[in-house]
Amino acid sequence: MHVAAEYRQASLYVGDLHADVSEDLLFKKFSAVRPVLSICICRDLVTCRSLGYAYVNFLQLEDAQKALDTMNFDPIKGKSICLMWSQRDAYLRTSGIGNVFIKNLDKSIDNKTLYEHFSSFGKILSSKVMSDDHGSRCYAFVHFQNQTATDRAIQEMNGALLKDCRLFVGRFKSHKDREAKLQNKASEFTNVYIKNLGDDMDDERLRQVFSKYGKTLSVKVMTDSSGKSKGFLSFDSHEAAKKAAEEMNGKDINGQLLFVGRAQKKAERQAELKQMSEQLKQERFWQCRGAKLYIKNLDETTDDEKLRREFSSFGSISRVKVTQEER
DNA sequence: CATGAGCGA
Repeated sequence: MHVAAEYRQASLYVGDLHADVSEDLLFKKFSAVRPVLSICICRDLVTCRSLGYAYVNFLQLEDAQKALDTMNFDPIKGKSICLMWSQRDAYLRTSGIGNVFIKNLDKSIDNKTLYEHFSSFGKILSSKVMSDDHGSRCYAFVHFQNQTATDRAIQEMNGALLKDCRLFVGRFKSHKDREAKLQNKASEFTNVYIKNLGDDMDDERLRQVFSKYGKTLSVKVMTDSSGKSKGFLSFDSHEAAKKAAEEMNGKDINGQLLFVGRAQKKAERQAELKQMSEQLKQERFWQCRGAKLYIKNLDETTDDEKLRREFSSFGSISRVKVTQEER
Protein backbone atom coordinates (compact mmCIF):
# COMPACT_ATOMS: atom_id res chain seq x y z
CA MET A 1 0.00 0.00 0.00
CA HIS A 2 1.27 3.45 -0.82
CA VAL A 3 1.49 5.98 1.96
CA ALA A 4 1.96 9.59 0.98
CA ALA A 5 5.15 11.28 2.07
CA GLU A 6 3.48 13.61 4.54
CA TYR A 7 2.23 10.67 6.61
CA ARG A 8 5.42 8.70 6.61
CA GLN A 9 6.77 10.12 9.81
CA ALA A 10 3.63 9.08 11.67
CA SER A 11 4.65 5.44 11.26
CA LEU A 12 5.34 3.05 14.06
CA TYR A 13 7.27 -0.16 13.74
CA VAL A 14 5.67 -3.02 15.64
CA GLY A 15 8.02 -5.86 16.51
CA ASP A 16 7.83 -9.15 18.41
CA LEU A 17 4.45 -9.93 16.84
CA HIS A 18 2.90 -13.33 17.30
CA ALA A 19 2.85 -15.04 13.89
CA ASP A 20 -0.94 -15.39 13.96
CA VAL A 21 -1.68 -11.70 14.42
CA SER A 22 -3.68 -10.41 11.45
CA GLU A 23 -3.97 -6.93 9.93
CA ASP A 24 -7.55 -6.91 11.11
CA LEU A 25 -6.61 -7.59 14.72
CA LEU A 26 -3.88 -4.94 14.67
CA PHE A 27 -6.26 -2.42 13.15
CA LYS A 28 -8.86 -3.06 15.85
CA LYS A 29 -6.28 -2.78 18.59
CA PHE A 30 -4.67 0.46 17.40
CA SER A 31 -7.69 2.28 16.08
CA ALA A 32 -9.30 1.85 19.48
CA VAL A 33 -6.77 4.41 20.69
CA ARG A 34 -6.23 6.73 17.70
CA PRO A 35 -7.36 6.78 14.06
CA VAL A 36 -5.20 4.54 11.91
CA LEU A 37 -4.43 5.30 8.27
CA SER A 38 -3.09 1.90 7.32
CA ILE A 39 -1.50 -1.27 8.61
CA CYS A 40 1.01 -3.50 6.96
CA ILE A 41 2.18 -6.80 8.38
CA CYS A 42 5.34 -7.86 6.60
CA ARG A 43 5.08 -11.32 5.18
CA ASP A 44 7.23 -13.84 3.40
CA LEU A 45 6.60 -13.36 -0.32
CA VAL A 46 6.25 -17.06 -0.99
CA THR A 47 4.60 -18.50 2.09
CA CYS A 48 2.77 -15.35 3.20
CA ARG A 49 3.71 -16.15 6.77
CA SER A 50 4.10 -13.14 9.03
CA LEU A 51 7.70 -12.05 9.52
CA GLY A 52 6.78 -10.97 13.03
CA TYR A 53 6.75 -7.24 12.43
CA ALA A 54 4.42 -4.64 11.04
CA TYR A 55 3.94 -0.94 10.38
CA VAL A 56 1.09 1.05 11.76
CA ASN A 57 0.64 4.34 9.93
CA PHE A 58 -1.27 7.17 11.56
CA LEU A 59 -2.53 10.41 10.10
CA GLN A 60 -1.05 12.56 12.83
CA LEU A 61 2.26 12.46 14.59
CA GLU A 62 0.47 12.97 17.92
CA ASP A 63 -1.59 9.85 17.27
CA ALA A 64 1.51 7.76 16.73
CA GLN A 65 3.05 9.29 19.84
CA LYS A 66 -0.03 8.46 21.86
CA ALA A 67 0.04 4.85 20.70
CA LEU A 68 3.75 4.62 21.48
CA ASP A 69 3.21 6.05 24.96
CA THR A 70 0.26 3.87 25.91
CA MET A 71 0.49 0.61 23.97
CA ASN A 72 4.13 -0.39 24.07
CA PHE A 73 4.60 -3.92 25.47
CA ASP A 74 0.87 -4.64 25.36
CA PRO A 75 0.36 -8.36 24.76
CA ILE A 76 -1.37 -9.51 21.59
CA LYS A 77 -2.16 -13.20 21.44
CA GLY A 78 -0.10 -13.56 24.59
CA LYS A 79 3.03 -11.92 23.23
CA SER A 80 4.27 -8.47 24.22
CA ILE A 81 4.58 -6.22 21.21
CA CYS A 82 7.52 -3.91 20.88
CA LEU A 83 6.78 -0.43 19.56
CA MET A 84 9.31 1.92 18.00
CA TRP A 85 9.34 4.79 15.59
CA SER A 86 9.90 3.48 12.10
CA GLN A 87 13.60 4.00 11.50
CA ARG A 88 14.79 2.87 8.10
CA ASP A 89 18.38 3.81 8.73
CA ALA A 90 19.90 0.51 9.81
CA TYR A 91 23.01 2.16 11.23
CA LEU A 92 20.99 4.17 13.71
CA ARG A 93 19.22 1.02 14.84
CA THR A 94 22.13 -1.34 15.20
CA SER A 95 25.37 0.57 15.65
CA GLY A 96 25.07 0.00 19.39
CA ILE A 97 25.58 3.69 20.21
CA GLY A 98 23.48 4.59 23.22
CA ASN A 99 22.65 0.98 23.96
CA VAL A 100 22.79 -0.01 27.61
CA PHE A 101 22.91 -3.44 29.22
CA ILE A 102 21.30 -4.04 32.61
CA LYS A 103 21.61 -7.13 34.76
CA ASN A 104 20.60 -8.35 38.18
CA LEU A 105 17.07 -7.06 37.75
CA ASP A 106 14.46 -8.15 40.21
CA LYS A 107 12.26 -10.85 38.71
CA SER A 108 9.21 -8.62 39.11
CA ILE A 109 10.58 -5.80 36.94
CA ASP A 110 8.70 -5.94 33.65
CA ASN A 111 9.07 -4.03 30.38
CA LYS A 112 6.85 -1.15 31.42
CA THR A 113 8.50 -0.70 34.80
CA LEU A 114 11.95 -0.74 33.25
CA TYR A 115 10.90 1.74 30.60
CA GLU A 116 9.42 4.10 33.17
CA HIS A 117 12.53 3.99 35.31
CA PHE A 118 14.99 4.59 32.53
CA SER A 119 13.03 7.11 30.50
CA SER A 120 13.89 9.65 33.19
CA PHE A 121 17.41 9.79 31.73
CA GLY A 122 16.39 10.62 28.19
CA LYS A 123 14.52 9.49 25.13
CA ILE A 124 14.42 5.73 24.67
CA LEU A 125 14.42 4.25 21.17
CA SER A 126 13.73 0.74 22.39
CA SER A 127 13.99 -1.37 25.50
CA LYS A 128 13.39 -4.93 26.49
CA VAL A 129 13.51 -7.14 29.54
CA MET A 130 14.69 -10.53 28.32
CA SER A 131 12.33 -13.31 29.29
CA ASP A 132 11.46 -16.96 28.74
CA ASP A 133 8.62 -19.28 29.76
CA HIS A 134 9.52 -18.76 33.40
CA GLY A 135 9.27 -14.98 33.16
CA SER A 136 12.02 -12.39 33.36
CA ARG A 137 15.56 -13.56 32.86
CA CYS A 138 16.59 -10.62 35.02
CA TYR A 139 18.56 -8.73 32.42
CA ALA A 140 17.56 -6.11 29.90
CA PHE A 141 18.55 -3.60 27.26
CA VAL A 142 17.70 0.05 26.94
CA HIS A 143 18.65 1.85 23.75
CA PHE A 144 18.80 5.61 24.29
CA GLN A 145 18.63 8.15 21.53
CA ASN A 146 21.71 10.02 22.66
CA GLN A 147 24.93 9.49 24.51
CA THR A 148 24.24 11.93 27.35
CA ALA A 149 21.19 9.93 28.37
CA THR A 150 23.27 6.75 28.23
CA ASP A 151 26.01 8.22 30.40
CA ARG A 152 23.55 9.53 32.94
CA ALA A 153 21.71 6.22 33.15
CA ILE A 154 24.95 4.36 33.79
CA GLN A 155 26.21 6.98 36.20
CA GLU A 156 23.06 6.96 38.28
CA MET A 157 21.80 3.41 38.00
CA ASN A 158 24.91 1.25 38.02
CA GLY A 159 25.13 -0.14 41.54
CA ALA A 160 21.79 1.38 42.50
CA LEU A 161 19.11 -0.63 44.24
CA LEU A 162 15.92 -1.44 42.40
CA LYS A 163 13.47 -3.55 44.40
CA ASP A 164 16.28 -4.81 46.65
CA CYS A 165 18.45 -5.86 43.72
CA ARG A 166 21.72 -4.06 43.11
CA LEU A 167 21.79 -3.35 39.39
CA PHE A 168 24.63 -3.60 37.00
CA VAL A 169 24.22 -1.00 34.28
CA GLY A 170 26.85 -0.60 31.59
CA ARG A 171 27.33 0.03 27.92
CA PHE A 172 26.11 -2.74 25.70
CA LYS A 173 28.86 -4.93 24.33
CA SER A 174 28.48 -6.96 21.18
CA HIS A 175 29.21 -10.65 21.18
CA LYS A 176 32.52 -9.94 19.53
CA ASP A 177 33.60 -7.35 22.11
CA ARG A 178 32.62 -9.67 24.90
CA GLU A 179 34.44 -12.61 23.42
CA ALA A 180 37.63 -10.59 23.13
CA LYS A 181 37.39 -9.56 26.76
CA LEU A 182 36.74 -13.08 27.94
CA GLN A 183 39.68 -14.35 25.93
CA ASN A 184 41.81 -11.76 27.57
CA LYS A 185 40.63 -12.78 30.98
CA ALA A 186 41.13 -16.45 30.20
CA SER A 187 44.71 -15.81 29.18
CA GLU A 188 45.38 -14.40 32.65
CA PHE A 189 43.84 -17.26 34.55
CA THR A 190 44.57 -17.80 38.23
CA ASN A 191 42.39 -20.89 38.71
CA VAL A 192 43.65 -24.31 37.68
CA TYR A 193 41.82 -27.56 37.16
CA ILE A 194 43.56 -30.80 38.11
CA LYS A 195 42.55 -34.26 36.95
CA ASN A 196 43.87 -37.78 37.59
CA LEU A 197 44.85 -37.05 41.15
CA GLY A 198 44.90 -40.61 42.40
CA ASP A 199 43.05 -41.99 45.39
CA ASP A 200 44.80 -40.59 48.39
CA MET A 201 44.49 -36.89 47.73
CA ASP A 202 42.79 -34.35 49.92
CA ASP A 203 42.62 -30.56 50.03
CA GLU A 204 45.58 -30.16 52.34
CA ARG A 205 47.89 -32.51 50.43
CA LEU A 206 47.00 -30.88 47.13
CA ARG A 207 47.77 -27.49 48.58
CA GLN A 208 51.16 -28.76 49.74
CA VAL A 209 52.02 -30.18 46.32
CA PHE A 210 51.22 -26.91 44.56
CA SER A 211 52.29 -24.39 47.18
CA LYS A 212 55.77 -24.11 45.71
CA TYR A 213 54.31 -22.20 42.74
CA GLY A 214 52.79 -19.46 44.80
CA LYS A 215 50.21 -18.55 47.40
CA THR A 216 47.04 -20.60 47.07
CA LEU A 217 43.76 -18.89 47.83
CA SER A 218 41.52 -21.93 47.75
CA VAL A 219 41.77 -25.64 47.16
CA LYS A 220 39.01 -28.14 46.55
CA VAL A 221 39.36 -31.86 45.85
CA MET A 222 36.27 -33.67 44.61
CA THR A 223 35.40 -37.23 43.71
CA ASP A 224 33.14 -37.85 40.77
CA SER A 225 30.53 -40.61 40.47
CA SER A 226 33.03 -43.12 39.08
CA GLY A 227 35.37 -42.56 42.02
CA LYS A 228 37.94 -40.49 40.18
CA SER A 229 39.22 -37.44 41.97
CA LYS A 230 39.74 -34.02 40.51
CA GLY A 231 40.40 -30.64 41.98
CA PHE A 232 40.31 -26.90 41.62
CA LEU A 233 42.98 -24.65 42.98
CA SER A 234 43.22 -20.88 42.83
CA PHE A 235 46.43 -18.90 43.08
CA ASP A 236 46.87 -15.26 43.97
CA SER A 237 48.69 -14.57 40.71
CA HIS A 238 48.51 -15.59 37.08
CA GLU A 239 52.26 -16.30 37.04
CA ALA A 240 51.90 -18.91 39.77
CA ALA A 241 48.94 -20.58 38.07
CA LYS A 242 50.70 -20.59 34.73
CA LYS A 243 53.88 -22.07 36.17
CA ALA A 244 51.92 -24.73 38.04
CA ALA A 245 50.15 -25.76 34.85
CA GLU A 246 53.32 -25.78 32.79
CA GLU A 247 55.35 -27.82 35.23
CA MET A 248 52.75 -30.19 36.64
CA ASN A 249 50.72 -31.02 33.57
CA GLY A 250 51.52 -34.45 32.22
CA LYS A 251 53.54 -35.45 35.29
CA ASP A 252 53.54 -39.15 36.00
CA ILE A 253 52.10 -39.86 39.42
CA ASN A 254 52.03 -43.56 40.31
CA GLY A 255 51.65 -44.45 36.65
CA GLN A 256 48.90 -41.88 36.08
CA LEU A 257 49.42 -38.76 33.99
CA LEU A 258 48.34 -35.70 35.89
CA PHE A 259 46.30 -33.11 34.02
CA VAL A 260 46.74 -29.53 35.11
CA GLY A 261 45.28 -26.69 33.08
CA ARG A 262 43.30 -23.49 33.19
CA ALA A 263 40.01 -24.01 34.99
CA GLN A 264 37.10 -23.31 32.68
CA LYS A 265 33.69 -22.09 33.60
CA LYS A 266 31.01 -24.71 33.36
CA ALA A 267 29.38 -23.04 30.34
CA GLU A 268 32.72 -22.77 28.58
CA ARG A 269 33.54 -26.43 29.21
CA GLN A 270 30.11 -27.51 28.03
CA ALA A 271 30.47 -25.43 24.89
CA GLU A 272 33.83 -27.06 24.23
CA LEU A 273 32.45 -30.57 24.72
CA LYS A 274 29.56 -29.77 22.45
CA GLN A 275 31.85 -28.48 19.75
CA MET A 276 34.05 -31.56 20.04
CA SER A 277 31.10 -33.89 19.75
CA GLU A 278 29.81 -31.99 16.76
CA GLN A 279 33.14 -32.20 15.03
CA LEU A 280 33.25 -35.93 15.68
CA LYS A 281 29.77 -36.28 14.26
CA GLN A 282 30.81 -34.32 11.21
CA GLU A 283 33.87 -36.55 10.70
CA ARG A 284 31.79 -39.69 10.99
CA PHE A 285 29.32 -38.27 8.54
CA TRP A 286 32.01 -37.76 5.94
CA GLN A 287 33.50 -41.16 6.71
CA CYS A 288 30.13 -42.76 6.03
CA ARG A 289 29.66 -40.68 2.95
CA GLY A 290 33.01 -41.91 1.76
CA ALA A 291 34.02 -38.50 0.50
CA LYS A 292 37.05 -39.94 -1.16
CA LEU A 293 39.24 -38.07 -3.59
CA TYR A 294 41.48 -39.78 -6.07
CA ILE A 295 44.58 -37.79 -6.93
CA LYS A 296 46.96 -38.72 -9.67
CA ASN A 297 50.17 -37.40 -11.18
CA LEU A 298 51.81 -37.00 -7.79
CA ASP A 299 55.54 -36.58 -7.86
CA GLU A 300 57.71 -39.17 -6.15
CA THR A 301 58.48 -37.09 -3.09
CA THR A 302 54.84 -36.88 -2.06
CA ASP A 303 54.10 -39.22 0.80
CA ASP A 304 51.05 -39.64 3.07
CA GLU A 305 52.11 -36.88 5.41
CA LYS A 306 52.83 -34.32 2.72
CA LEU A 307 49.55 -34.99 0.97
CA ARG A 308 47.67 -34.67 4.24
CA ARG A 309 49.33 -31.33 4.92
CA GLU A 310 48.44 -30.04 1.49
CA PHE A 311 44.76 -30.88 1.94
CA SER A 312 44.35 -30.18 5.64
CA SER A 313 43.04 -26.65 5.16
CA PHE A 314 39.91 -27.95 3.42
CA GLY A 315 38.57 -29.92 6.37
CA SER A 316 39.30 -32.84 8.62
CA ILE A 317 40.82 -35.82 6.87
CA SER A 318 40.13 -39.34 8.03
CA ARG A 319 42.61 -41.26 5.91
CA VAL A 320 45.38 -40.56 3.42
CA LYS A 321 47.16 -43.22 1.40
CA VAL A 322 49.75 -42.63 -1.31
CA THR A 323 50.30 -45.75 -3.39
CA GLN A 324 53.66 -46.36 -4.94
CA GLU A 325 53.72 -47.51 -8.54
CA GLU A 326 55.65 -50.71 -9.30
CA ARG A 327 58.75 -50.15 -11.35
C1' DC B 1 25.30 -15.79 35.82
C1' DA B 2 23.26 -12.55 32.09
C1' DT B 3 25.45 -8.27 26.54
C1' DG B 4 18.97 -8.27 21.47
C1' DA B 5 16.99 -7.39 17.33
C1' DG B 6 14.32 -4.83 14.34
C1' DC B 7 12.22 -1.68 9.21
C1' DG B 8 7.33 -1.82 3.81
C1' DA B 9 4.39 -0.33 -0.08
